[in-house]
Amino acid sequence: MKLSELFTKTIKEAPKDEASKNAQLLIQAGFVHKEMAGVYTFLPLGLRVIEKIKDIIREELNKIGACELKMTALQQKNIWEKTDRWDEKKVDDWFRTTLKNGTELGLAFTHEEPLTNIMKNYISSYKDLPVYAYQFQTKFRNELRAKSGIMRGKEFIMKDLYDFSLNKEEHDKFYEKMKEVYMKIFNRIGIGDKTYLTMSSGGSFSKYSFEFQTLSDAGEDVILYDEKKKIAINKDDYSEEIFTDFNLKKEELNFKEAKSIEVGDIYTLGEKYSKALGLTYKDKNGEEKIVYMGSYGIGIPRLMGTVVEIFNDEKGIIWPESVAPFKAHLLSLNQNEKAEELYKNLEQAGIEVLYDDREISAGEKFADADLIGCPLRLVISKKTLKEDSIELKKRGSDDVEIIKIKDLINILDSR
RNA sequence: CGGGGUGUGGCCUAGUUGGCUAAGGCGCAUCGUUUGGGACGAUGAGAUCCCGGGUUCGAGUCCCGGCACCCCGACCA
Repeated sequence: MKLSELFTKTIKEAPKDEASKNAQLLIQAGFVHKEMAGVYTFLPLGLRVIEKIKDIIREELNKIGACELKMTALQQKNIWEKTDRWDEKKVDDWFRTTLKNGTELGLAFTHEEPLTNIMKNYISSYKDLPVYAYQFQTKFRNELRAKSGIMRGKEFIMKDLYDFSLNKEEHDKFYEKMKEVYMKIFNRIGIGDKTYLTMSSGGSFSKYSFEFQTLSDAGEDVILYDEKKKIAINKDDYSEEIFTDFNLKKEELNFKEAKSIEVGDIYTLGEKYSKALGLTYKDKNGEEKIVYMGSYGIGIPRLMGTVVEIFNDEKGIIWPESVAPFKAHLLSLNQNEKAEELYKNLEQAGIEVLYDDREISAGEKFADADLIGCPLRLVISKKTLKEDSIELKKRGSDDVEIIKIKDLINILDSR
């Protein structure tokens, strides 16, 4: 993409109505636009990051046999009444609306009920199970207070996966597998070493559940974690009982306490929704059984915000390559003819490059490249062209390499 | 939802006990100089001072009501 064609611009000063680092940097660099408190538009650069994150998740989920679908945000009241989650006293963060004829609708804050209801059409035999279905969908949550920039919005994209299993055993196996898949995802996104599988209370359906917590001062949670053993407990749920229940020896653990961001969670739902909505199957003996469920969530913008919180410096964002909007940022210092040619060659070679072809000063180009934060910076100038070369610098490092243009594509491919 | 704070061109800010045509920086436009770390000079465009009401000869400034945004807390399938 050429910067001259990108309509967004960077701004020098952080907007005054944002206190969190992630929103400040993302707005300054032109990745997001704030519509209102807790509601953000993803601009072209931001959308690219969102899509990168989604692709990683999609790849890992497809590998374990999950199927992607996309449900609706508009929800009928009657489905939610069946599980007693329509009542505002039970779930107070509904956004509601009405049809012209007065019918009440809700804007989904989660999708257990409608998906369970859909599955009634397709699950009737043990042969139909298990089913693993997921989507990337907008959730609406009427939070009393938005905070933490893009990390806790009133409207946000969530990856939510649901497992429909024969029984608890089959669900448990999948649940364990998902723990690994989630860690794989967080590793690929670059935050794995700071992310802990964290024990917490199970919400309404089971005694315990697990969260994935990423260490960061920007977090809203506090966890106790053992760095070496990679074991963590949410401070809110810390109890003597938890040690017994998980068969842990307290004296063998070396806990530190730190703030953290909940980047994912996995829940056992059991039969709660399937029972309420009548999702059953016939087993081998023709007996009717209730489907056993679990749900697995990752907030995509929150994950993006977490990456920004962790990877930045005084100059801007430092994207891990896996989620960077572009692999390389090409700056032309008054050498647009050569730069254009190089840009085309890089694109043809399948290298994602953001090309700064604007007629502005070198300083501004450098500053923008640092702020936007692509992993590799390529500079082409009179100086480098004298040696048929280009300058290559990694964002976040001070080392500069001079590379022959003819070798560039091979070198970029190998990094 | 409780407490605290803020609201002035696209962005960041100044604006005194109420007083003249609302000021500066960034950004934008034009011209010239500059050209590897947000360059410089000149000229110019751009503002229902959050909204509504009130007090006053006169309101960005004071009073009342509302809205939005930020922070702390509570809340967070």
